[in-house]
Amino acid sequence: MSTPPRRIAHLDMDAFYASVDLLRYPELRGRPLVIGGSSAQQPVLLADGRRRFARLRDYVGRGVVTTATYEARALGVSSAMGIMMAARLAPEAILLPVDFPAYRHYSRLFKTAVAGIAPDCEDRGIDEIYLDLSRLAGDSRPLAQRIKDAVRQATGLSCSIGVAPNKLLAKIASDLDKPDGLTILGADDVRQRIWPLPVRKINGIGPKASERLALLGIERIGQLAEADAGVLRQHFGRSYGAWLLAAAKGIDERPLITAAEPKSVSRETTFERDLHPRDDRETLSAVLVGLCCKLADDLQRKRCRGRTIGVKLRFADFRVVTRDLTLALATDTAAEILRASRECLRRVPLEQRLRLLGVRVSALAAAATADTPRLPQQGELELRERDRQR
DNA sequence: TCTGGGGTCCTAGGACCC
DNA sequence: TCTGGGGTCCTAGGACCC
Repeated sequence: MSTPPRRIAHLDMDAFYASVDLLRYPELRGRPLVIGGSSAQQPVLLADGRRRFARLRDYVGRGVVTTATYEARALGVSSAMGIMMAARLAPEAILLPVDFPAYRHYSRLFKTAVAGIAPDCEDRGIDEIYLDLSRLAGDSRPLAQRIKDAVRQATGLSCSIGVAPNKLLAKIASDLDKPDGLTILGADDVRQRIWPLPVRKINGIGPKASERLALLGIERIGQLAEADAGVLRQHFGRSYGAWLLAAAKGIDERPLITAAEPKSVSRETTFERDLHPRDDRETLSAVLVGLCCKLADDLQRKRCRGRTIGVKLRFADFRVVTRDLTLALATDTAAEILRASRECLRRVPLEQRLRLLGVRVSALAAAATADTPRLPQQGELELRERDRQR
């Protein structure tokens, strides 16, 4: 008996944060709307019952655009863009601050609705999932439509779905017809539908890799698929070079990861103005304590502890430095995280002004088992045994 | 265009072990 | 005195993703 061909769906909520906010403020529908900015203003309720919203042009600060509605995107605004920059493109656009509790609520709603139809699910963050439809009955299109309908029913929100033989193609497919899209892609469609796209559309090719590919004259996925394996290996290393070629050909055997434990927890903050390591020492110290307390809270809530504590600094010129320290025993207390963080900071030469400070805890283990010091690994033991016998 | 915050994975060198 | 061949852990940095 042969295994049936894989049928993987990628579901992506359309302009998720902005769409959730539009449920609460329907009067903003159809207008350019941007979500983001930590110091963005909440809407003000006026005496006549209407609301006054902040405009992009009034924003001052270091925030970036988290989500923009399609109306705002039409004006050139895109996510990760500085809000000050976005304000130049769309000064009259409405600006709302992020509201994570609301997004998490709608995230749970849509994921629960989808699980009722397709339970094999890989979580890819707050607004994205992969689904394995291989073992479900019915053709892909009506099945995907049922999932879209269920999401809308549960949340009032639209999503885009791509169905393909693997995760890589499903991800590209879900983006082909956004918003409210439904795209079915077979292996035969790669040449026609995928190859004309820019390499950047491949999940895993970012700004750096696409820039270096462009230097080799490779801008489209089709060009990458026909590139010389040796040349790619030479420029990108053995592993990434081989992966680039396979990805361009639409080859991807990765399974869905349906259960995963967190590997690290972190907290970081960008200051409203750059801080001087000595002149602003007290402010910095207070920020560090605050980050460690939040981190300890996060760990305790997740019921886990970590052995490796690290700090992250971003200087005024955007240079990033990290230092970390591994403890003998895992911890979840603010005092120990703080002590280790301070030790890490002592190893950083502090000459420039600081833009960001962060603290991370990794090498996590469930709190129940975290008391046990690290034991030699399987391979290590076998190796020692073998050596003793020699 | 003065560029957030939360993550994952990969690479690479040195220490250390057998 | 010089010769090895793994293996893991730790640390630092970087690319990428949502």
